[in-house]
Amino acid sequence: MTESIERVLRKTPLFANLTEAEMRALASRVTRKSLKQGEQLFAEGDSCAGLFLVASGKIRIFKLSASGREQVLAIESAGSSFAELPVFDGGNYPAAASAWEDSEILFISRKDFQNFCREHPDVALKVIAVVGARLRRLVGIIEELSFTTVRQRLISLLLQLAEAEGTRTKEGIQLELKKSHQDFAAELGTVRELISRNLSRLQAEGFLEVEGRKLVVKNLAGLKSELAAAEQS
Amino acid sequence: MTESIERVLRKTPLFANLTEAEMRALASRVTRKSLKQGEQLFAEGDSCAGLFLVASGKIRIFKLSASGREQVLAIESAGSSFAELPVFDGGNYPAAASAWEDSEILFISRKDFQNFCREHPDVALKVIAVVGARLRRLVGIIEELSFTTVRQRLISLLLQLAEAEGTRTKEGIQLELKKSHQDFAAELGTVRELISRNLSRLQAEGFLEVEGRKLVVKNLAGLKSELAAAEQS
DNA sequence: AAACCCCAGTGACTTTAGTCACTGCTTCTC
DNA sequence: GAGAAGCAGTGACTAAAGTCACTGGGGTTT
Repeated sequence: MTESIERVLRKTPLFANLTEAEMRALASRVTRKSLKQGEQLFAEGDSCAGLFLVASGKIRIFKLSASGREQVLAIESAGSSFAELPVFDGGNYPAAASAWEDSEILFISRKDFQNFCREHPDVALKVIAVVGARLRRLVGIIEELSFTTVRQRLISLLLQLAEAEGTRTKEGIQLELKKSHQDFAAELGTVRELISRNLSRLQAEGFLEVEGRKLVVKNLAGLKSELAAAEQS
Repeated sequence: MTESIERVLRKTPLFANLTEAEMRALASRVTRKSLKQGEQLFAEGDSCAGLFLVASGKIRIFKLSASGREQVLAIESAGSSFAELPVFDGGNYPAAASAWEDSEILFISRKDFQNFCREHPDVALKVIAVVGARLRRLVGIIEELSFTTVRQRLISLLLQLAEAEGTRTKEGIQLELKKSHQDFAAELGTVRELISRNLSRLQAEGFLEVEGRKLVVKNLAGLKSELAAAEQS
């Protein structure tokens, strides 16, 4: 059990290069927790208890609007940490977190983590790197929300998925949507219906073949050039 | 001259509590630069030369779209630092920076700043705090872009301005817009025309009195309740 | 099998955002 | 003082986003 915790720590950039002894010391302070898909870990505004690491599965960080709409800020998978920030600045969580898949996570209390940082100043530099990456991603989201349409965002999400988990067949790149339209909408900052309609439209235009959650990208190059064309206008 | 540099350093959270000697050492490594309003400091994608501090004036950090639209990410004023991140992670600037007003800035090269951090580990903690605050602001921008309308964002900008620099008269809170509609549009992530129209509409609805760049908020409570009402829907 | 829930699709519509083109007002410059 | 440049206002329009209401298909539950 403890060995497995150490393996997770080693996969996590924040703690990747600690000595065996340090690792063991840290591992003894870590709590383990499992989450079922959809289960909420904390809500926006909750006061910060500590730092989380993802051992397996995926955790979704998101904002919830008063009217019930969601905007995903990040999806952290195994080896990622999250909620580093409130640990340092003492503020509340700026967004909510819930399990995107069944997940296992590790928890380090604020106090323990702060003490650890004090003894290991180079961890602070790692935190900066991690937070920096996060910041760049947020800037990317802002750019997308401000400059692009839902259609473009959907296309670029599909391209990502095709890249990451598509299987090449003779009809095109096949992939399975593992989530509901609702979930994709939250990722792109829009509503269910627009996902549905835009998928239909992309199919009508011959870029895709959609059947339920199975999806075949028939014209990858075409989709890419749709994005490129949009940049001009 | 050098004394003035030290005064700026002391106003900057990153370096606020250094000793006299440390301050002098750092000051000797700092370069000073003036910018006229509108002058560009660096562009998105430029490779990162170092860290900047604002001595006076205001610096605008923004994204530029392919079609020429701008989205402001932050406006940093005296005492703020910016571009800390690329200094650490070695990446390029994720956004562009230009002077929002005539400004004086200080510059510390990447190398000097890194060395300085190595000698003063507590500065790294300060960096985390500063970056954390920035991250929270970005999350706020995402929230606004994703959940609110231009009208709401404009109202909330006006309320901020009224709070910060409005003068109370018997007709309402008077304030002067120091920037063009274009500039406000960039702050809210929209276009010139929508600023113009929304201001007209707010005037027609009796919330404001607009005359050129002079503006009187006649119904502050009304504006506030417009925002609150929007949260419901 | 009936009742229920969740998800997807869609027609019809409203609202918001954005575009284009033009006017007119200042202010600056030569 | 004639032009040029920048800013603001607006009409007319298109397009994108979002809302509402309803249908129907699987599942699961009891």
